[in-house]
Amino acid sequence: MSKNKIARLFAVRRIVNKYVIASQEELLNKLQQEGFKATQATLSRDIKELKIAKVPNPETGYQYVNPEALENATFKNFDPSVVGGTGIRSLAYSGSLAVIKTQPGYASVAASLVDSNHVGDIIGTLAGDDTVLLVIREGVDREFITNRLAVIFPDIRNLLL
Amino acid sequence: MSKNKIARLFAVRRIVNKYVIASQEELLNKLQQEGFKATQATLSRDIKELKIAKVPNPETGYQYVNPEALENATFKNFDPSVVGGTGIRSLAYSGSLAVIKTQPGYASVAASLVDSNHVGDIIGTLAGDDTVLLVIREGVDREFITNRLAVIFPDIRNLLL
DNA sequence: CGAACTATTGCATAATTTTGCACCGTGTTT
DNA sequence: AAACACGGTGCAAAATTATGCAATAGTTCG
Repeated sequence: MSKNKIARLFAVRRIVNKYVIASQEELLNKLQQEGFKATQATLSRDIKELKIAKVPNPETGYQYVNPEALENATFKNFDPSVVGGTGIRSLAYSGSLAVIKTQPGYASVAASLVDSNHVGDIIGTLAGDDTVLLVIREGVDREFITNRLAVIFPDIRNLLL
Repeated sequence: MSKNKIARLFAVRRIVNKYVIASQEELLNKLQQEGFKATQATLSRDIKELKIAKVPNPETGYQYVNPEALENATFKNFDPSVVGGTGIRSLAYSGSLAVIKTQPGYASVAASLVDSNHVGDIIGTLAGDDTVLLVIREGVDREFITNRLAVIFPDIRNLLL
């Protein structure tokens, strides 16, 4: 396997994880911005090799996602407004971390909700009993993260510390 | 929603569950065998509505899968050449933190592996269910950390996001 | 080194999927 | 009853994705 290909495959995974990519053309653009040289045909093969799936996404039409993201996915159409309160008490940022405080016992629920929503720029979550730690990709705007979280927890903006 | 459509949507889900469907044409055939009357265009819309994903499948090329099926069997065991057998799924950095995602339940195993290897520049680890947070000493090079982790998880470099 | 293989990729094209538009059927309002 | 609103669908075209083939780069073996 050529060095070039290996590097490109990594980049594809990273980009798919970080951005909402709706088409191979779009992925191609991102790759070219990073200096990679390839064609859509090659990406089609890369995607097949990496087992990256194309899934419908209500907001953007479609989205490519890495296989390990799918394994955890609960694609159940979860509507928090139906469930009532989400147990969230506050949201605060520090550096590239966000901390969500919840009602006691609700942290893991909140964390898995975040996980299953595939926010690419949240690279990991850790839940205690009443606290969820979110690790955010460097350089990502907090406002953007808040917006994404607001999709999951509609009232979270009111709880921003 | 017309009665027809409802029945068809259920049938689509059932068929996708039961057979390995590689294209919408194929799905259309199955539906027609059951007496449904539709066109491929309609199926494209149904698939979008049902959030059925198109994923690469080593045997048949591609396969449509129901969203909740993704949680369970189908993808649990994907190509080890892409992923590897340590339960590790990805590694990402942000600031002085590293996040390792694992198969569900593997996080504490991974964390104790890291702990027992005494990487001095990893000043602490925290494990959830499928996420390990590594706190890294300030100023330490990520490449160095990755190298040390690669001793424990040989293929982790392939999983760097 | 050179021949023989193998892997990778672009190009062109085929195959597949998505979508704009028009139309139809059903239910609702005036 | 006529006019209207709306979801659902087919048709055809656009958009996107997959792939056969040939050229090139990289590897292995004698």
